[in-house]
Amino acid sequence: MHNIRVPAQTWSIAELATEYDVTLRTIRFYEDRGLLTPERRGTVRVYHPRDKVRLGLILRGKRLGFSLDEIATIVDMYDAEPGEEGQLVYLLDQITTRRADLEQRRRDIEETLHELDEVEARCQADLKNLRTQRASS
Amino acid sequence: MHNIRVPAQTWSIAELATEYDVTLRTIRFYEDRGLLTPERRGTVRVYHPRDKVRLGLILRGKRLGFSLDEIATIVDMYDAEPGEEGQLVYLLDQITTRRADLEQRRRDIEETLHELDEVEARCQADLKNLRTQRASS
DNA sequence: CTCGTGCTTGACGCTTACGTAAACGTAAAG
DNA sequence: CTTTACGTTTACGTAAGCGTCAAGCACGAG
Repeated sequence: MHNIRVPAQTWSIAELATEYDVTLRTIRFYEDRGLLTPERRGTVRVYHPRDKVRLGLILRGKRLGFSLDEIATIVDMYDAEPGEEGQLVYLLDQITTRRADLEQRRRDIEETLHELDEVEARCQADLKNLRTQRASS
Repeated sequence: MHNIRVPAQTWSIAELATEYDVTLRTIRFYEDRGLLTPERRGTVRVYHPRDKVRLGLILRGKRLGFSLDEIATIVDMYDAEPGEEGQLVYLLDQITTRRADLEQRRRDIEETLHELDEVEARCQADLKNLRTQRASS
């Protein structure tokens, strides 16, 4: 194994905010809610790769319309320690629930996309009508 | 054409609430926000098929995590009158925007589902380890 | 007439997810 | 030393999406 030296980069709160296009307030709020736990150097927050990944996951969860509470359970699944059997079984159950939820959403999206296609077709037709009528006047 | 007599059914607010599993308050709230416009017989609300369909669309929008404002623009697209050219062009633009949004969501969902698969696999493996260890003790 | 059932309109309350100051610390640059 | 940039906490404000009374009408059954 090569064991390449990764510099183990860190980020300031402002850097993360810029990169993900959120406000500092938002990032601190997520910390308040226990979703992020950056290192502290004195009073200053220092974000490690783990924190950055978590922020990414949180924001994706938001785009999907999950509440922060739901996001918390999801994100925590990602870096859960192996733990004991009860924990694992619970986790597997959560996964099943989440998956069902997401699949419902996917169906909703498919339906909506199809209906948008129809509405668009109708619009295009109406538009064409308008223009041919105008041309023949 | 057969021109089958459709009874043009109507519903009470409670019937709709039961069918879609929402509260009366919710339905009235949507009306307040201009999302529903039931007929009034005296003071009583009477819901026609159109209203019922709209409620269905609203709730699907909610499942998708859209705000009521966004849902309003979507739902209004469905029964928009042909209208004039400017309107149609605007509508087509809205459709494009909505579609982009939904496709982003779909990608987010796919990613999340895949990652859930991985987390699940890890869990299953951990569980297996635990059990074989226990068996060999 | 009275009761119960279902509907109505306010109006206040609550949670979520932040926005928006206010007031202060720290550290490098001019 | 002062300014500037960047960070901090505390705390009140707000918009969305309802929940939850309160108070009242309408109507059929008993």
